Amino acid sequence: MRSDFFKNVYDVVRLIPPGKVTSYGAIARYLGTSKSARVVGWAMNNSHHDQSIPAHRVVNRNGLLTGKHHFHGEETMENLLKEEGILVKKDRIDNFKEVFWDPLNELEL
DNA sequence: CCGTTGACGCCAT
DNA sequence: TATGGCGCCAACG
Repeated sequence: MRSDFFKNVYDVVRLIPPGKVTSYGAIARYLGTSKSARVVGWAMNNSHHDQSIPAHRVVNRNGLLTGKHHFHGEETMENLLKEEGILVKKDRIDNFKEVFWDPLNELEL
């Protein structure tokens, strides 16, 4: 098996459309393990080996860029998001509600 | 085998 | 609104 969970996480993240973001918790909930949001974060940490995974589009439930320090540079995540039209204000997504993409509402629709 | 840590989230105070 | 505690699960020493 080897963590189908991780595989599913990567799959969902890859489905996030440009200009949109989601949260670790939303992904966890979509996969049926709402209490394992931390594991989603761990999965992302191990996703560095795959360039096709837009990890910058995944933030915490407050729209805070908690994973910015794991990127190449301190501003990388922030810049990538801004490139897609997402407003970042002090490590936080200002228009979070507008750019939020919930797999529960978008994929199961 | 056990204790700690962590890109999280919910609840109580 | 801000803080702290707890649960959850995988990885590491």
